[in-house]
Amino acid sequence: MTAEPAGPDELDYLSFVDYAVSEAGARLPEIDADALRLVLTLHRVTSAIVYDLESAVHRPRGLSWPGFRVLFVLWIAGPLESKRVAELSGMSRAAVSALVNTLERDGLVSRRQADHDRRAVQLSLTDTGRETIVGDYHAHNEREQAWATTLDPAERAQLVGLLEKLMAGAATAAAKRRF
Amino acid sequence: MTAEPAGPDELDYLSFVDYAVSEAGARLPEIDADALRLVLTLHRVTSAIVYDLESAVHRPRGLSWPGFRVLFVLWIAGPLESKRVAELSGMSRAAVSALVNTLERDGLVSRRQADHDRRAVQLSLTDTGRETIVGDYHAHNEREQAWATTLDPAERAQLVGLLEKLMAGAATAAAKRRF
DNA sequence: CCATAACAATCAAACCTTTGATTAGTTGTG
DNA sequence: CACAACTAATCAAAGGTTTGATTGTTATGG
Repeated sequence: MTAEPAGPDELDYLSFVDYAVSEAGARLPEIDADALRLVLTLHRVTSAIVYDLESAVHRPRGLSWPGFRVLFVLWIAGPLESKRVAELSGMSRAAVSALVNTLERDGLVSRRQADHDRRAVQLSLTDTGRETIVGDYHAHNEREQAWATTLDPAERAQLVGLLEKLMAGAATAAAKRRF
Repeated sequence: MTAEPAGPDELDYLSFVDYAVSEAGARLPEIDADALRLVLTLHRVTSAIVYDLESAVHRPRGLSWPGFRVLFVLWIAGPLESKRVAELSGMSRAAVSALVNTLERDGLVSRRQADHDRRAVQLSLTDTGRETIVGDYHAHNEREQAWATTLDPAERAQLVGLLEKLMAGAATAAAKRRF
């Protein structure tokens, strides 16, 4: 009464994947249903984790998810040109520029002209920015642990390995990448 | 000369993960570096795939990634109340409402009042919407295949299994979820 | 040495997202 | 039956994203 192939009325966010794979496969037999399942599952798991982290950790502390990513990159690889922040965080240069307006207004990041190239802008964390990202990242990591402990260490390593392989394949293939 | 632990100047989107894990682990020994690596890798791989699909497949055909997701849900589980679309696509009801303004303007989706509840709105694909999503999904799936073929069938199954386990753990744990 | 191409950042317009009100309709209970 | 509690959708304000144009600076080849 519950393990039946659910009809469209009993679906939820989780079971939608199975339903979509069987429906799409039945309607378009030429597609690769395994690839559909892989990408759909990957997207849903990642979205759930990001939603959890953003709403439970970052928003309550006054940061957006993109804001967190920029502060994290600056904290790890610190002071950097705007262009490098875009590369390392996976955002466009325009998005970094717009986002830094907010972070600068909030006193977390400062801009200054680079010495060697007057076109470039050097971004640094302010003292407040550094305190913010350290505290924020502690809370972030606790939540990451909560997610990660669902898997035992061997499974975690396996998952990371498979994801890295997937990513490496993309570099080889002609995937459209920002960098 | 290349496999050295890269300094901040030689980093790129891919190698940033290793650098971040070692830097964060060194600065904050109390954190769980494995969990950091897992979430960071998962997010970067997924973002790369979504960016590829959106920019190579959907935008050129006039759809945004969120627009694609809504059309896909309606195509698979078709006509649905707005609330159900939000649940199945993982968006907020407000986001669906705003997005459907665009999709309706473009003639892909139609709204009508539900019979059984005058508050509810029933969403359906128009004929154009159905043609659009079928053609679009064919192109989408070809790209999905290109990504998926990096892994052999056993690896793909393993990856999906690990992701499902991760997701199931979240339902159990107190992860903050939309649904 | 100077014109042209390349490049860094920002701007602009259009779109999507979030949270928190608001509006309208439904349901349950005394 | 009336009223309170709840629910569906939309609105509003603030923020973030994209692509493509613009502005200013640097590099290059004739």
